[in-house]
Amino acid sequence: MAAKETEKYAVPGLERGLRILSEFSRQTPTLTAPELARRLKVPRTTIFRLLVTLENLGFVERLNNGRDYQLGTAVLRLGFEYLASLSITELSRPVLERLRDETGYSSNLVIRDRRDIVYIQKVAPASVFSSSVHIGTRLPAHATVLGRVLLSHHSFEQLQALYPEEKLQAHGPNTPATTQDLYTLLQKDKARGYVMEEGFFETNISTIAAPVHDESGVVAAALGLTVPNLRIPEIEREQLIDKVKNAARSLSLSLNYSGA
Amino acid sequence: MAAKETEKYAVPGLERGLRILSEFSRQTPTLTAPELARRLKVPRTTIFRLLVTLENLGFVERLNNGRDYQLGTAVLRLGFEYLASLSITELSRPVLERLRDETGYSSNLVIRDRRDIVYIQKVAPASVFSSSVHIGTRLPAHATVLGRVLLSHHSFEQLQALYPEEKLQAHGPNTPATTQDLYTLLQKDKARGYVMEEGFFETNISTIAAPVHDESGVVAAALGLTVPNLRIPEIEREQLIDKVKNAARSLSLSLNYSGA
DNA sequence: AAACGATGTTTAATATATGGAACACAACAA
DNA sequence: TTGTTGTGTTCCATATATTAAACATCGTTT
Repeated sequence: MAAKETEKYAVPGLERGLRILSEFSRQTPTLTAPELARRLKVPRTTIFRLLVTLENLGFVERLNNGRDYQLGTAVLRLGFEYLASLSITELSRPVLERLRDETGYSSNLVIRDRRDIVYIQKVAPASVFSSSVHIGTRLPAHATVLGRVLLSHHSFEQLQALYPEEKLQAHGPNTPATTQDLYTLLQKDKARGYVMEEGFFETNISTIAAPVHDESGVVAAALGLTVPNLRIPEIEREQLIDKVKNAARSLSLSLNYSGA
Repeated sequence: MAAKETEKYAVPGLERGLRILSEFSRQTPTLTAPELARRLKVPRTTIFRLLVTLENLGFVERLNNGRDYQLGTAVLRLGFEYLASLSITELSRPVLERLRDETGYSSNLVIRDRRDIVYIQKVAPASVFSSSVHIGTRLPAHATVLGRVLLSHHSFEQLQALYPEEKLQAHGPNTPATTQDLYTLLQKDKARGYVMEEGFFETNISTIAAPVHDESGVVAAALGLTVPNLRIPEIEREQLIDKVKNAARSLSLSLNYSGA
């Protein structure tokens, strides 16, 4: 079975160490050694040794009391190096800046990581309100406009592999209920070539998004415009959609997408 | 020796795996297995196994040719979202705590608001004396060590815009008298990369401070160490300066400063 | 084409990382 | 006080991760 194949060359120390790092989150910014041992079901002693190693490398830091651990800055360095290694991150900036300047709205670029969308670039207008979205923010793909763009070219089989469960996690009244429903939605999205929803994920936030294709034709990212209104004024709508589609196309071209 | 102590509880698999991840950078976004073996001086076979593990977990991805590896989206899963959402105030705390623990002195972070410096973070050693400085405290930038750090990258024109008057307000005998004098001082401070003064603003208080740069390279804050003595013991001096500079550098890195 | 070195992958002997057991020391309760 | 529970740290037998060796492919060079 695949599981055994996967285990074949595994390095348990590495795997567990990375799982420790993944346990930290906004909800649990600090963790103790025994807590980690319980969560990961790994012996106390081993956790201790893993933490010593992680601390020496700067991936975790001990708080002053010596008991609580929190993430170290080495994690940030890795993350930023990853973002920098994606050429799309840099290439998108001028495109997003132009879109923002032309529309006056926040423009974002997101990629998909499993079932999440991850913001990798964001340019906001100089406004009073700072949104809760930063680079690195994650949101569920199936329940967001940007996620639908990223999933729109998936086959039903691919989608099922990603969402094997019966009922999809609901986020608001408009979330598709099942994988089948999601697929139906995505087919329309794909045919349309862009996605627009008013108050889809959060009410009071409307989004227009379009896919960015890379050299191989794959959907590499989704480019979106965030409009902080419940509805987009009728007059602007067509124009905004065009601008978003053009921005996405322009970015695709700089990624050597040959067009469809 | 410390080296052996450090190795005592090491988990080689984890250490090497994280080293692999850390080898990727803006300059070298892709690496091959043999290249990594050479760099880390680890046997080919071991690198192979580590890479298989990292790939299974999504921390590295093979490029289409199957030879080159690059960082994978999973690195953003290591709590990056959480860390990236923190402001400089929060990010500075562990850095300042460590500096305090290593030196036994008060460590502060200040930003500039026009002609004032403002304390935004402060960690003090458990001592009897509580200093008069709190978070929120304002002091004149031109007359303080921390202020000089914050102003050190200003051009003469910018400085003049901030201090248009003939004579600067004096605070003690060492305050620069004119904007020109201040600028001369700042040029030296900038070249040196840190500022140390003994009894500069208040007698009996000596300060060492270094600049914190943000992503765009701008001096975003000044990180300082407050020594409650008229003079800093000769023996400690070099060491303290290094520690302050390292703390400032570490915080700069957390802010995605790419280094100069 | 043949010979070579560099690399991807597998196997197996052995060096060593692992985790159970033990100790030290808290904090807290009775 | 004394006992108890949870924790930080150390030690050591052994299960297992590591790596040398071998094999399989590749791309180059002659």
